Amino acid sequence: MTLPQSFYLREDVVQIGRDLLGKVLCTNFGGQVTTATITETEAYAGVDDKASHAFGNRRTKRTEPMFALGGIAYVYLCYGIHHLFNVVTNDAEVPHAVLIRAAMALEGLDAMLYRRSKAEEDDTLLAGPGSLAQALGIHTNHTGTSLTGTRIWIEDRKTKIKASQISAGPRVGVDYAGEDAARPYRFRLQI
DNA sequence: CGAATGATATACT
DNA sequence: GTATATCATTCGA
Repeated sequence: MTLPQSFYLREDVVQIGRDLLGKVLCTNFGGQVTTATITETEAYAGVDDKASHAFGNRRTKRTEPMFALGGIAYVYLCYGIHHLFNVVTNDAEVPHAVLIRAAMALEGLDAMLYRRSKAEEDDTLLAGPGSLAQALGIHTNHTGTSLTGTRIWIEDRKTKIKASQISAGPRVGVDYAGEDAARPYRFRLQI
């Protein structure tokens, strides 16, 4: 089943990040459906988090989707090359989000391989936020897309996750965020 | 290890 | 309006 909007409206963005592990991220663009099990996430706790674009209530045209009501996508082009896919959570005016960093391919493998210019599946297909978004066909013009609609959504397939399979750790690639970079907001699913 | 690459934020004229 | 620094990264040596 598709996760209801209420899933995204809970207050604890870190908990949502943890809950997203094992859920299935689905996209449907141009009739091509691709699905993948989420294996790595990072929480971005809004105004209190230097690593977030919305730190200090910095509100711009780009970050606007994060200030909207939870349950939509926030897609951002990083380093001019990579599309990063985030899930916006919490109430309106609260810029919390969860970055999806990695996943495991399920359906639509051919389309993912084509988008990534690969002949066969390998362990880099969905490794890293930029690669993941590219494989699923997510583009910056999908920012603001509802996650309860028909283009991008997340399903709960009742995959059982044991607590021992989840590991938390410091986030990566956000060294500029100073001490906030060390916060254990990164979650991985052990395979 | 280092270059690529472009939208965006910010500081100017 | 124009200029420039910066970036939640990846890929190829």
